[in-house]
Amino acid sequence: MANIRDVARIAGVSVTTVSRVLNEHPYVQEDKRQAVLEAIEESGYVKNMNAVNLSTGKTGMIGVVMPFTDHPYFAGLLKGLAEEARFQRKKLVLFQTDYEREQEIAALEMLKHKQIDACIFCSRSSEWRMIEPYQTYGQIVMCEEIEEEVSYTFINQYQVFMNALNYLDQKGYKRIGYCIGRRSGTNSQARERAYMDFLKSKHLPFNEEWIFDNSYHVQDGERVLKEISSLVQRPDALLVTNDQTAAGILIAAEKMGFSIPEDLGVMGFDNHPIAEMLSITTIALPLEKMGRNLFKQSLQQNILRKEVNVKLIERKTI
Amino acid sequence: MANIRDVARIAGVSVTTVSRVLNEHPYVQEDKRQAVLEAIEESGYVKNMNAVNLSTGKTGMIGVVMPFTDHPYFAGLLKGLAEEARFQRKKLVLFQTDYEREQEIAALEMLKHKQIDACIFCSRSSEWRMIEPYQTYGQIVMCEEIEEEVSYTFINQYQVFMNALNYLDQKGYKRIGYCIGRRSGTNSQARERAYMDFLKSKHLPFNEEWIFDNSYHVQDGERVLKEISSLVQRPDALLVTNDQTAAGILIAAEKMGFSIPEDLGVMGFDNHPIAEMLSITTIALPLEKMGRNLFKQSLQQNILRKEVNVKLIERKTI
DNA sequence: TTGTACGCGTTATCAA
DNA sequence: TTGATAACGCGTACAA
Repeated sequence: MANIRDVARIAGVSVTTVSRVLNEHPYVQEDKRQAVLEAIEESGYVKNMNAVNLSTGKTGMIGVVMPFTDHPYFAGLLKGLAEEARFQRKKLVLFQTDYEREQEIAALEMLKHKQIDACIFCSRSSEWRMIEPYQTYGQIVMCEEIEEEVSYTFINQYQVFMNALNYLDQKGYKRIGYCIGRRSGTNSQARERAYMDFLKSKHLPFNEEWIFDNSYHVQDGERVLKEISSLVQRPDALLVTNDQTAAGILIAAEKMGFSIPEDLGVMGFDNHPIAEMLSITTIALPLEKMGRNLFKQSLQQNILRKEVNVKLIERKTI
Repeated sequence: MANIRDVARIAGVSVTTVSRVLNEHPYVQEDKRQAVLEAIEESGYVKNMNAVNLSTGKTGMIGVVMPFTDHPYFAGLLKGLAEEARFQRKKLVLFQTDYEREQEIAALEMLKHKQIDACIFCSRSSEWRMIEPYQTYGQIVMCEEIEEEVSYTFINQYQVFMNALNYLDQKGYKRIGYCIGRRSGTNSQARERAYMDFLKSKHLPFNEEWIFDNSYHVQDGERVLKEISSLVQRPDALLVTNDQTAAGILIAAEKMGFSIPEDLGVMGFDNHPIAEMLSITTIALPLEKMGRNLFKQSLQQNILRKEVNVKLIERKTI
């Protein structure tokens, strides 16, 4: 397979000149340029990007870490990330981790080994102290509000959750619970703090049975509603941190004879199309915009923080 | 940043010996081995994979091309692909194409430039003649039955569709239509052929209005049902090539006062959890298994073809 | 405007 | 069992 030297020989010029033509640098005479182009054609020359990467110390690839891709929240982020990557002529290396630390570290190791130029964490299991040492190898970007020297794009989960709780309170709900993906994680904990503070401010009792974790998909909504129906003391409203689960609750409610919002108020998150179909009151998150911003941050040298805003969309489940 | 030569110098051995230790090759005395390990520790040496890639001509990264990831069909494939990639200690580079040829070519160009070792097409817009020339640069694997010299994993779409049509016929449906993602594409065309052949064998008329393309998501189901309700001559059953759209049809039917299966029989595809929740009769596709197999094929030198089987799951929408 | 020569960091070959 | 050295292929000072 022909390399740059072969091309240079055929064209009767130096490798520098070939390199100049290849990279559209100035200072190449038109006739030589043509000769190089012909030599490339003739030899079937193909650039070996590994050599370029070795020489330049960069690969043009950005790592993206997320637990799943088959969930609207992450799919939305990914869409924005992919759009911006394309715009910037960069490539994405996807690390679908299922929240396994080992996989997250694998991404960071690729950063260390110069296989990716930067790494974007859309969510994580690893503690920050595991991630932090890798910052010397390249830009690391987070999708959460975190008190560390790192770039991130975030939603003020505490405030959003608090606002949502107050909205439910204002609508007259007295026994509010919530569904969440996992209890751990910065975002989840901010929500839990908001929930606790809300309860305290309203002098309401905390009821562990009204928190439903592992809620990601439609089928989880069914599970949640079954659990609720078996409760002596039931919540009268639920903050559901994704529309899929909210939709599942509505579908299950139909089957189980619950009426929404009379028996149970439901507020979703994401504003996924299914929320519109089922008229679910929800909080719209600008996921694609976040994805694009995360990507931009991964290309910046300096540390930047960006908050994005959400929007309450009132429909019929509250 | 320390390189292999620095390590060699510190340890007082040659680079070859360091390389041996690094790659766990035999023929290294334990004391030298220890010296190397210490030198690595001391110098903070990190392997530069770009140099390895240049030297070996491989990167251990496999490209995956798919139009979207936020669709259960592709998410299912991706899950299997990611599992096997992990098992084989390879990395996935994701190309989310939105069915744009330009993006598909970008993946192939990375193959050409040795940035990925192989490329897996889960679906495509590009014609085969655009893809074929890239086979010289690495293994290309398709997820469709195609009459070319290439490895693929496939579902016999013609047969599956035909069986489904006959099942509907046997259940007494007389005016069968179908929903599909796009009309083009090998898989879609095989289905269309089956549909045409079925109509012919039953001496049924073809009705263009009973084919609904652009059906991917729940909201498409609502659109389809609205279109149907505006039809003078309505289908009495629909083969819906993904459960999302089927679910959308059911949800819309509820709102619009259609009764399923009485007014409209619905058969989904995929056996996604939502199909179980809504009791949708569907055809289960072994997506993860397909994904794993696609990945395995991408690592094989020789051309292999693998058919996978589907399973009809009878529930309540037929 | 062009060319020489070296650096990038590793693996592989072959002789010792 | 070890080491010297040649690839691998490109970018780029620096010299001309």
